[in-house]
Amino acid sequence: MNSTPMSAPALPSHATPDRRVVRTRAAVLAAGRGLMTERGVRGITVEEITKRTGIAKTTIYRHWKSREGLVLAIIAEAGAEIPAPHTNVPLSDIRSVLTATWEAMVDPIRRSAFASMIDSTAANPELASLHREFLSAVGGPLADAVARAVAAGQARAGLDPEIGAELLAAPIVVRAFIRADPLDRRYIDRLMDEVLGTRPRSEHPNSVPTGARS
Amino acid sequence: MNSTPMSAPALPSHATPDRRVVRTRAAVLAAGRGLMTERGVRGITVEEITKRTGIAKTTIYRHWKSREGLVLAIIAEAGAEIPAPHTNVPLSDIRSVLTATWEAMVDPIRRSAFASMIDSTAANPELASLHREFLSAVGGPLADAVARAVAAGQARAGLDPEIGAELLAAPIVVRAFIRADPLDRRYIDRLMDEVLGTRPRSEHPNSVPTGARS
DNA sequence: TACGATCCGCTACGCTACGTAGCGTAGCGG
DNA sequence: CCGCTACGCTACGTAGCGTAGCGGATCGTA
Repeated sequence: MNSTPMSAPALPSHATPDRRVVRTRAAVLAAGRGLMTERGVRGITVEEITKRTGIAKTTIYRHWKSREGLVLAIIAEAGAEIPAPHTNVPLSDIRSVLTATWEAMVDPIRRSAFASMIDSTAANPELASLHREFLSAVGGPLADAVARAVAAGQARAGLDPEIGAELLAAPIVVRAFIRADPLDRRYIDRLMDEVLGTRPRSEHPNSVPTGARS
Repeated sequence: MNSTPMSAPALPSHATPDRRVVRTRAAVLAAGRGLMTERGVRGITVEEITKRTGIAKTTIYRHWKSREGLVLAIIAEAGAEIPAPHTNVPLSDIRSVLTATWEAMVDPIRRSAFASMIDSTAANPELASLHREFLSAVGGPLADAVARAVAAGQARAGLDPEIGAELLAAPIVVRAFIRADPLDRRYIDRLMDEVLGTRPRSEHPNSVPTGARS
């Protein structure tokens, strides 16, 4: 419940934060982010970070008690950077979130980052909260856009935004992240039609869009 | 296109396989499987396998050109062991596949194995075929059960088995694998009702079950 | 400005694990 | 029985994690 112990321990919460601490952490995280985009998650190395920042390895271990904690912090920070589109056209907001999600999941680097995040939470339940934060950073804007679509009458009334977001995200996550299928915009459109009820197809109330319908 | 080069190279396909080769590979894979269930994927170590089997490290590297290839082979083999229930009650077959999937995804060891498999295919597209095989080993029986349900009139007519399987699996994968939610049997039931049309809810044609419906 | 607390850099380790080279031997199939 | 192949062994080289201990630098504050 208190601040995530593995990724950012021990700031004496009452006092003014020491400048050196903030500087060091920022530098390490920045270098880590760079390494991640350059070489992927497995390229994030404590020793490489010391080379780039000039910050001693021992100092890094004074801030994160393991490499894994550091990596998680870097990923979480990157996840917080996800854009939350908010135009006055909710449907296109939804579409862009879904598209961005697909693209992220197919991109080897972010794909790998997400996979190792899941892996970390498997072995280390302590990190579950960080994981949840990351997920809601993505799911939140989507649910929000769904809510706006409902309010604007562009989705069927009575649709719970959370559920709608889950229904939209799940098939896409499976296709993009699990199966590594290439981006299929038509699939996204059909999925939106189906879940949001934009085009209610009375013939097949529960029918489901495919990328390649025969 | 030829046999997966990273995991099992160079069997001269025409000749009779050398007994020594079969024996060695089987022993290594068996030890690897044991290590995986005992210590998880990251516990699979070439050196530990040599200790357990007496097979030299160099020999192992003659069969798999990297640790990653070996790990993938072990995981793929484990995935092929998934049971495909086939009773005369298709709906309960479906339910047991979905339940088993959820349980597998929540179990730290298999969860981690699956995550690292996805991670491997991110960096190494060469392994995509192995990955696909693994997925169809799970998705196949599910689609089969859906098809039998349709044929038996226990699911709405016209439902494409492949699509039905995807619709059933996706939300469960998201809840179990991505979000690490604990097993929720009621959610599975409601999802089945919804997708298979067991209880067609005319009021909300596209409505979706929740674990916690208010 | 002075001072105590804290943070930081440095050197030097130990440890695990991957992956390779080279050589001699044992077991295989024909 | 013979040639070929697989195997075991020793010995390396490399990378990367994580720790110990010390002295110096820097911060916030009196």
